[in-house]
This record gives sequence, C-alpha cells and structure tokens, in this order.
Amino acid sequence: MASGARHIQVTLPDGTSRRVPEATAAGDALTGPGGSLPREVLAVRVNGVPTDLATALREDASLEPITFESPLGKEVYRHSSTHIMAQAVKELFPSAQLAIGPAIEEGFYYDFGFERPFTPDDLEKIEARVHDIQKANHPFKRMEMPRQEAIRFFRERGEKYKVEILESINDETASLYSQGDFIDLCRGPHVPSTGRVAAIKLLSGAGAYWRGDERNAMLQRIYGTSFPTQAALDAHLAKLEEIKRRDHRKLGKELDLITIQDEIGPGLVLWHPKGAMIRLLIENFWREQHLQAGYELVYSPHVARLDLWKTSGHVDYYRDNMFVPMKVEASEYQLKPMNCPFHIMIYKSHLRSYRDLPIRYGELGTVYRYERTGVLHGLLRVRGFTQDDAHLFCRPDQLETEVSRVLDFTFLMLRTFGFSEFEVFVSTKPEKAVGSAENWAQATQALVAALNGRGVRHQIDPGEGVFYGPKIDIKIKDVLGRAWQCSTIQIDFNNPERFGLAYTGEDGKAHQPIMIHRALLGSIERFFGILIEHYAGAFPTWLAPVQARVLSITDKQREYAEAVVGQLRGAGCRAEGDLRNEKVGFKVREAEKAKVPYMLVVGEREMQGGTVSVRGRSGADLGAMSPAAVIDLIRADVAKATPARQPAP
RNA sequence: GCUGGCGUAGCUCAAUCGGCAGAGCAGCGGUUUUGUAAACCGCAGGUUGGAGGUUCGAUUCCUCUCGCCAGCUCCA
Repeated sequence: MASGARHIQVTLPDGTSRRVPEATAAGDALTGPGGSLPREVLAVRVNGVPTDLATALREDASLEPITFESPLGKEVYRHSSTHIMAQAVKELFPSAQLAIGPAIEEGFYYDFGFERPFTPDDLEKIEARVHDIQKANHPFKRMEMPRQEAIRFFRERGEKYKVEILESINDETASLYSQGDFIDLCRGPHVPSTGRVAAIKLLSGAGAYWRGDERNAMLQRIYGTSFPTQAALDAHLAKLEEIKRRDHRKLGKELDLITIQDEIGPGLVLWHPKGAMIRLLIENFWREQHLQAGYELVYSPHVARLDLWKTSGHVDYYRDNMFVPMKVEASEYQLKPMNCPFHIMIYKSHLRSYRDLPIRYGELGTVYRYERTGVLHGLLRVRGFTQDDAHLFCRPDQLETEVSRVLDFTFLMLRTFGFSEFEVFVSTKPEKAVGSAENWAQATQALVAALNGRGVRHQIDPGEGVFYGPKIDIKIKDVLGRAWQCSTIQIDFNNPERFGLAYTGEDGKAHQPIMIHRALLGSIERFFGILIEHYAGAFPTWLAPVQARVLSITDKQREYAEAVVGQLRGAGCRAEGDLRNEKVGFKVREAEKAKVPYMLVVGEREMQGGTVSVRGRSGADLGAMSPAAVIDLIRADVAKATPARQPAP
C-alpha cells in the first residue's frame, strides 16, 4: 500500500477533528486544506509536546497552536531570537564559541566563549547584523543525528561548550537547528523562519561563568529582548526607562531621604530628616497596629555574648552572614544578626502557663549582617537594617488560629501601604531539617489550612523550607508589576528545643511551645526602598514628609503665610513655608520636584479673603479655600489611606 | 567573593595625544517684589576616591587599595 494513502486523525482545540494525510506538516494540519495559518502562530503543541510547525505528523494527534500570548510562545519566540543573535555574533566574530542561549523572563541571552568583553560598539554592529538576518528570512530547519555524530560535528567546529553539553546528556539522539549557514545544538521548537521575529533589541553585555560556577571560564553574555511588534518593544523599553526613573537610589538622593556614604561604610544607611519622617510615620502606624493586634512591644540590645548565638545555633549555621565577634573583657560579643534569641530570653524569664499563651513579642529590631560586597544594592540589600520582627509562642492547638491572624494582619499592613496584589508560597520540609516528620507535616498542614481558611491562593514550594521549619512567604507586586518578597511567617522547631522553652500545661507537666517568627514589612530599609519605587517618590498624603507647602507671592504676605503654616501645624499637619524672594513659578517648580501633595499659594487676594489657593501635586487647580478646609482635605486623605487606624481615644 | 565598567566642585557632567582642571544647577552677595514647573548680575567653590610608581610634567599611563554600577540560578 502506498504510504500517501494513509491518513491520520488530528483534533483541534475547539474539539473538532479532521483526517489529514500522514506526514502533513503540523502547521498545515492546524488549518486544513486551503487555509492559511495566522502569523501569530509560532509553533504547535502536538499531544502536548511543543513542536515546529514544519514537523511532519506521523500519528493521530491533538494540536494546539502556540502564540506569543502564552509563556511558552514567548519562550519559543525569544529562543529563536537568541539564535538569530548568535548567528550575527558568529558572522562578525567567527572565533566566538557558542555556549548556551536560553529565553528568560523578559527576553533572552546568549553566552559566548570570547577573548574579550563585547563593547557597546560591538552590540550595535551585532544588532545591525541581526536585522539583516531577520530580513533574509532564513527558515529554521531541524535535523536529528546520533549523539556521537553530533559530538564529532561540534568538535570539528571547535565548539567545545556544545561538546561538553552533548557529553553530559543521556539522549542518544541530538537535535540541531540551522538557519542560513548557522547551526546550533538545540531542543527547539523554533518559529518557522528568522523573519518571524519582528523586533529585537540587544540590551547589554556582561560576564557570566560557564554553568554559573566561578571556577569555570568566564563567558561573555549578551542580553536582549524581542517582541512581535515594534510598538510592544518600545513599550517594554519605556518600562525599563520608567524603572530607571523610579530607582530608589536616585530618588532617595534627589528627595533628600537617605544616603549611603563611603565614609560610613557600604550597606549602612543614613536617614535624613525627610526619610526619617517617613520612617517615623511607618513605625508609628506599625506600633499602633501591633498594640491593637495583641502584641507586646519589646526592645533588645545590639550586641550580646557570643555564647547566646552558640545556643541559638547561629554560630553553626549563620556564621558566614555575621560580623566577626568583638572581644570585651574576658568574653566575646556578637553584633546581632537576628532578634529571636532576645525574645526567647524574655519568654524564659518566667515560668509560663498554658493560660499565658499565645505570647506575641514584637520589635523593630535593628540587626547587622555581613553581606558580600557584590550583593549590596541601595536600600534593598544592606548590612544594617531594622526588621519589623515578632515572635509568637503558642500551643499546638493555637497554631492555625495564630497563623490566620498573622495573615490577616499582613494583608492589612500591605494594603495600607498601597499594595493589592500578592503571590503566596508555602515552603515544605527540605532534606536537611530538624524536627520530626510528623511535626513538619502538622505545621505545614496548619499553614495551608490557615491560607485556605482565608481563601488565599498559594503555591507549594516543595523542599524549600528553612531547616528549622516550614514557612509562608508573601510577595507583593508594585505598580510596575515587579514582585518583591517582604513578609514571611516561619514555624521554628529548632529554637524551642535549643533553649529548652516550656510552658506548664493543664496537666501540670512541662510542654514545648511552638514558636513562629514573622515579619510583615521585612526590613524597614528594604520596604522603604520598595515604597519609593512604588510611588515614584510621590508618597501619599499620610506618608508625605511634607503634606503642604505655603508659597508666598511677595514679601507682603510673609506674616499671613507664616500664620497659615502655624494653623496647619497646630492641627497636626506637616506644613512648611517657602517665603523666599523668588517668583511663584520657581517655588511651584521646587515644590513639584519635592513631590509635596499640596501647594498653598498666598498672594494679595488670598490674604484679603483669608484663603489659600490650592494646587495639587502634578498641577491640579483645587481653587481657593480656607486653611481649615485644607486641614480637612489632608485629614480626609489620611483617613482614606489608613482605614485600619482607629481614632485616638 | 569573581568578571567587566566607573570614580573630577554639594549635584549632573566636560577636559583632544601626558602639558595651567571647566560648565550648568545648588550655595553666598547684590538687583528684582514677582500669580502656578527655572528672573538678572557677580562671588566663591577642587589634595581629580586613597596610597605608591613611571615622567621634566599625571585627571590622563602602571601597581595596589577603597567604593559604586552591571552581571555571575533560570539546563542545548
């Protein structure tokens, strides 16, 4: 029987199915005879397996088109993009060796063995060549060969990294893709041809170790990104610009909030008055809320005997992240990397009854950790920072309720600071862990139950827990959609054991309490950095270090302007005056740059009428009103932003 | 820590091949009394991150050091 006579059955996503001749290309099978495939379709899932559109079908299959809209589609698209870039590099720099070139979150990169770093100049040339290759519209062709043959092939071409990769894989068949004269080892799939990638931009070059190991050779990495339209690429580049514009290191300096100075030391933050004011507001809110939530606030010292950290296990498990101990009299003292031992010692200062539990100790505790110089980053990664820390001690039967309460509390805090999207992760028992399997199972169960009880969607990270217990991590998403991990809720089986924590139960016997570490904002420094970027420095009224600035038009309004400032301050508003001998346009400009929420212009008219002309941040004209009305405006803003706040008694 | 780039006035940035270190803004003094994003004139401001070296001469070249920035997990 002639093979052409054989037909196979294909099923489409809409449930319809049709018969096509065997060996029909997957892409053609998707449309049926006479149909033409939409350009958005880049590849196709054949029985779930991502496949080139050109691949000949051999058996019955369900087909599903892959477009850029899906994460898989983006991966295919950018993976093809990086091959195009690699071709351009090989054409311009034939001695460059191909290492790896995957798609990543928002683009792609390719690592090359090359004798020197690529310069911005090189990138420009490479990008120009990339455009030529796109225009040439070379088809991506797949071929398969036995692994040994592929090894020989790449060895002859001097591609030692490809040989290494091939030697490390188990499959006996290797797949190669070619476009034009370029051939690369690749699993695929790819878009049909180089012309299908519309807009590519090379972003930066950087060094990267072969297989991420610093003992290996340094490769030269080129990052890039690509999109199906120039408009989408431009939008992405605009977003990168926006991220730069919001950089908290830049805004922190411009708005005179914080500095990190060489003379002080890397990773150590100076809070200037305006930054300190915002911190004070955050901390005041934090303390109020904790007292309402049934926490007791404590303080602990910045150093303690090294022995304490031996008991806690930090010397064994955390030494790499600790400053070296200092010798004082006959003993050694350690700058604190964590607050927990102190809270534990407060717990231990009395005998505790089951009736006392839960006990919740909270502290804005400043800790010092030795971070390697290469990882320091503005406020986001520092060496001295203040954790909004708390340790809860409870009975096993209270665990789930306590976790639920902490969850509610966390979301309330984060929402108040303007975050409304969250990603929640539960990390379970890692291989090396303390505590019995059933303790872990029980505690993990309690975490999951608390999340489910609150209807919080979450993902499980198997084996990602800390050695001392399971945890919940919460990431917030900022206005640009970037995720930041701040909150964490961790069960600890280790410290109650090490410190011999106990409470007396109903039965008169000693029992071990369960301990929960939790931080809502994480570190005040880091959270502040995130807040600066989230708000682009334009803090909402309740957090703005200056809520209103009074701008006088001439010297004649000096006294009146001062009186307005006094009235606002008397009502608890943070107001200041700009009475300088300058034009009002200049004063407005400066107030705008300082991102003051309300500008109150006072001239002859306002002085006569006992009013101020209110200009909102970014130009809104709110008209003339009395200072009392401005106070109401500010109070309404504050009340709206902090619904959790109870009126003071 | 490793690789690469960078470090000049308070800030943002110039300075050709190794040849007297400069501008704008900010600051200070004066003029101007001003209506919603920059009035005008003038003055002052520096051990070019630090130490050493090469040179008649170093911001520039070399070595060391401190700091900053990017990258260093995402499997062809």
